[in-house]
Amino acid sequence: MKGLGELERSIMDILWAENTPLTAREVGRLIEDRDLAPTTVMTVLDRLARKGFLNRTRDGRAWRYQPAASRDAYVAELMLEALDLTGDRDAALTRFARAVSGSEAEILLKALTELEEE
Amino acid sequence: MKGLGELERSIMDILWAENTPLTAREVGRLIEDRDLAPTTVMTVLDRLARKGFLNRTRDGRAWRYQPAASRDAYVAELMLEALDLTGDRDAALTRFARAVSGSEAEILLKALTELEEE
DNA sequence: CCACCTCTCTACAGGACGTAGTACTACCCC
DNA sequence: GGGGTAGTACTACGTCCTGTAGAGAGGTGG
Repeated sequence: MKGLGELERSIMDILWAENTPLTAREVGRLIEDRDLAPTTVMTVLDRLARKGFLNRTRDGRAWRYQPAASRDAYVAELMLEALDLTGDRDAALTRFARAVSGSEAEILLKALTELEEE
Repeated sequence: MKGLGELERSIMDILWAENTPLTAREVGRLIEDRDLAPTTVMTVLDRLARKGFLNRTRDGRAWRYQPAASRDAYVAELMLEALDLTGDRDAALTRFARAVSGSEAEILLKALTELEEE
């Protein structure tokens, strides 16, 4: 899957935050801090769509972009991918479990026990 | 932290597999599949050390390289890093918990409950 | 002294990413 | 209907990372 660049991530963040598909112009307006040319935003949106991170649909002449997956799904996938790098998944998972902070450990625990109950 | 390239990862894999520090020459001998120049191996080892993935100590004129952290620690860190990308850690964790397969869920669960008991 | 090992330094090509210009088309307002 | 505007597609360029490796320097063993 591969990670995203910084600008790519900023743009994904914007699209993940909005829950409605945006046009390049709208995205550009939401990135105020950086003074980017409109074409820059379009190029990045295009690349993101090409990489499968975004879906786009026509809206008149413009495209509307929308994340192909939720940010959580993306993050979870990244985590699984990291996990795949190890030869010993169990050891890595154990290590991970020890590394998450207390409150997060509880979240995990809760999700896992709910899983079992189903 | 950032991910590793393919050759970098192969070399880390070799060093993670051995539990003794190796010289560039030794690493080179262990990568048989690719026909790499010795300097290539040295360059990559050097970069890995510079990035903090390897520690090196002198052995006569040669350096001996050894992983700075275990593979599990590396993987766990990558997972935490992925987790940091989200705004909603809980949602991502829940999602992750649901995504791991059954036996792995148990490993996680075990590690987490052991944590609580301590 | 010579061959050789190992090191350090430097280099270069290819790909990803940030950034943007150009050229073309469709549309709206006056 | 003509010009500004918005939007698209295509192309481009610099930079950084990575894979790959050569050149040169300085010991080391025979």
